[in-house]
Parts: sequence; C-alpha cells; structure tokens
Amino acid sequence: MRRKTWQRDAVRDELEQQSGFVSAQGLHATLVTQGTAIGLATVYRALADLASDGDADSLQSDDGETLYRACRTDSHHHHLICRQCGRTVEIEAAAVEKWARKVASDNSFTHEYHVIDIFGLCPDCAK
Amino acid sequence: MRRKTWQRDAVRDELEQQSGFVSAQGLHATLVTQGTAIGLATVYRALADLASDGDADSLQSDDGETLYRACRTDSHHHHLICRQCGRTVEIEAAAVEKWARKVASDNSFTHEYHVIDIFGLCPDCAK
DNA sequence: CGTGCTAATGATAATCGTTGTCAAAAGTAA
DNA sequence: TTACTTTTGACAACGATTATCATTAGCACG
Repeated sequence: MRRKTWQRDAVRDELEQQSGFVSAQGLHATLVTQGTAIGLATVYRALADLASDGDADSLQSDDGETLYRACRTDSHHHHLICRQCGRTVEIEAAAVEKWARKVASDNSFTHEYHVIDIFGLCPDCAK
Repeated sequence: MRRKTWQRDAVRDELEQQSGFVSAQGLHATLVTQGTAIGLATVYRALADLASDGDADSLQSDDGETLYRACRTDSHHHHLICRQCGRTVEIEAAAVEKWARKVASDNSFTHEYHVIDIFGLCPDCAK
C-alpha cells in the first residue's frame, strides 16, 4: 500500500511546475533552494514511482541523466531543444500526435502517451 | 591529426561484426575474449571518435549505458512500449523522421536527433 | 634508416548519476 | 493510543564513463 507523504507531494507539485524535462538532481536542488528539506534519495524514489504509475514521462539525456516530466495527457506541446545552450522552441505536432495515437491503437495499446522531442544545435551554437 | 592504430581498426571491425547495438564494455569484453589485448579506455575513445565522425550511431539505453552501432541509416527505428510489463513493439516512422528533420531545419537547427517513444498499456495489461 | 615531435595507449584514480542499506520517523488501521 | 509497516534520509556502495599521466608508437622529414 502506498502511503501519502508531503515529500511525494512536494516532488509531484514541483515537477508539474516545470515546463520541460528535469533531472532528479535538478529537481532536488530546486526544492532545497526553496527551503524544502528533502533527501536526494527520496526525490529519486518519488520520481521513479511517478514514472511507473504513469504520472511522469522519463527519458535518458545524451549525457546519461534520466530526465522526468509531468505527464500531461490533455494539452501538451513538444520542444526543439538546443543541446548546447538549452534554448527551446515550442513546436506544433498535430500530425504527429495523430500518428502516435494510430500506432498505439493499431497495436491494441490503450492509454497512449508519448515522448517526442527534437534535439540539435541552434544557429548560435553551431559554429 | 588522427593517427591510424590497430586498436581503432579492431574496434571498428568488431563493431561492424555486431548485428545490433553494443555497449563499450561489451565490445571490450568481446575483444579481450578473442585474445585482443586492448584497454577499456581505448575502446571508449575509439567508439566516441567513430560516433563523432558519423561512422557510428549512439544512444542511451534505459539502464544508462551508451550503446553503439555501426552506422546503417536504414535500421533506425522507434518503440511502442507497454508501461506496465515493458513489452515493446518496434515501429517504422519514416514520415516522422522526415518531420523531425524538417522542424529542425525550419528553425535553423543542425545536427538534429530526436527522442520519439510511444507508451501505453498493451492488451494483456489493459485488463 | 634514424630522429624528433606528438598523438594514442592503457593502468588506474577520479567523477558522477543512481541505487542499496538501515536505523529512525511517520502514515494507517484497529 | 497501539501495533504494524512503509517511507525517509544520511551515507556507503556501485557501475559506467572520463581524466590523469607516464609510456609507447605513428608519422613526417632529414
């Protein structure tokens, strides 16, 4: 049985506050800076639980960190992210949304959600 | 100036021998088992060079390893993943690949790569 | 051929994200 | 309350990767 603790709530709330993907360490640092005394291991555990409950997406960044994002099934958007400076551009993806839903239903998968993000080098960092 | 060494050749040859993705450690182990005395750090460096030269693809596995594959542009694919049991279905995404590249170039981003994964509940887990 | 310069190697130490450990603290049902 | 059990958190441990640095060996060029 999963118990309700203020730590889990704090992690969930802070994750929902974030616009994009965050690392466990980053989220922990944010919480601590805000005056929330919470252990790093607890943040890792809370995020792992959120991800396995389907309340968060997770993916591996190219430098080996696990990144998390609050799972928004309603209105979510995608990002084009510069891997050098972190600059992001919001992108329209209606066609891809539809494609993702179709792939899922073609394979009889339900409760579909997806992680679609594009990375690259922005013009300024390309030189 | 990049010098030619038998170690780099050994890594490249062995990588081309492999059918799918391999980790640096795995490739090193294979080489050593075959009687090739080569250092682990050298394998890491050779693979990183191959990847940055565009001769190999690299990606992060879900357990945090960097995996390498000799570059074959026709075998890039994405996954439909059951978030309950982990069962995965490989999916073709040629149209989405093209879309991702277009989004990147429309915004003058170069060296594009993307994270596209679809999650859901497979038929068995849906009940 | 040497000879000199310097990139590459490899054993090992260091780093970094993450997970395991375990005693203490706190949620929950009675 | 009480009893039981999960969760927490400080810290140790772990595994993949990277840095260090003395040694080795490509690769011009004489």
